Amino acid sequence: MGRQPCCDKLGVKKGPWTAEEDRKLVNFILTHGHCCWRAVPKLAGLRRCGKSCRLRWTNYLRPDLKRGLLNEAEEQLIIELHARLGNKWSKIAAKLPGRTDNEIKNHWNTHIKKKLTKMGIDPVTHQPLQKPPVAAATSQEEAAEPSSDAHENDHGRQRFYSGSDHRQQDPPLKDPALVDNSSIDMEVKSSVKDDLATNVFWAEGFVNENWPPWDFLDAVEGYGEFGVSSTSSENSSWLLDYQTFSEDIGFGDGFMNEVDMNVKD
DNA sequence: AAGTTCACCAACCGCGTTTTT
DNA sequence: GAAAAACGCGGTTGGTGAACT
Repeated sequence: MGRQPCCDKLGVKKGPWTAEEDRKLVNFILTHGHCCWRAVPKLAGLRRCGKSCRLRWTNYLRPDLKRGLLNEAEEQLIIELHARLGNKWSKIAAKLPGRTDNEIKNHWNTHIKKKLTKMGIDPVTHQPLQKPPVAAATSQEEAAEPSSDAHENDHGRQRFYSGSDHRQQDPPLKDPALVDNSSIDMEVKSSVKDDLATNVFWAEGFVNENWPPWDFLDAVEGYGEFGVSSTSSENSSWLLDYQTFSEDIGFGDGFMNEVDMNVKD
């Protein structure tokens, strides 16, 4: 005998999530955690399959998510990691606190790919693009070698690749999954720092005796290093997002006032 | 102003892996 | 150990708003 089915396919809702569904899912997970996703929709009173709930939570409702556009440092890190890991979006996302694999994948496909192509870099191989007509006549071995023309693009490349080509020239990494972030991380972390206030939002605004249901602060690697951000308007821009968000999912004004107090303190 | 195309992103689908019975 | 379902990941699609003609 195998497992029980996670949900009967009949009567399972699809398509965009409503604010009411979001509220139910958030309330349920805040109270109970997600022991197993198959049970979540039933217990939360949702007509969704567990898979859909998991996706909605991880990609949109999770408390440690950053919201808003990826900044330049994050973009650069994604490019570096993609050069090493390929389309391993979940592994790349693991190196970018608060970002989801889906978000990174979307950003890659809609922005970074084009950017690299425009710069004459193949977004798949991270090598300079070949010149089609003349280069096509050359052998594959030659094509694999960067041409002198291609090197003309290197000044642009170096901006993204820190001056070396990890795929072709560098010795294999000790552990590809454990990219040394020491240099690039500092910049990313500084940008992430302000968004850590979102954690405070959850940890202090949402917290109750059942929260956190799992040790999510530990799960968000390195977040504990940072304090609450300052009170500058720039740094509190996240608050506006969350204000809208909290209204969308029906948490109301009082809740956000409390968060605001926590940030200002 | 209306129609069309483009860009973005949330959500779905399918498949390989892991877990449970 | 085998079978079956859950889980997690990566690819793809479809809806929506913006930009363009």
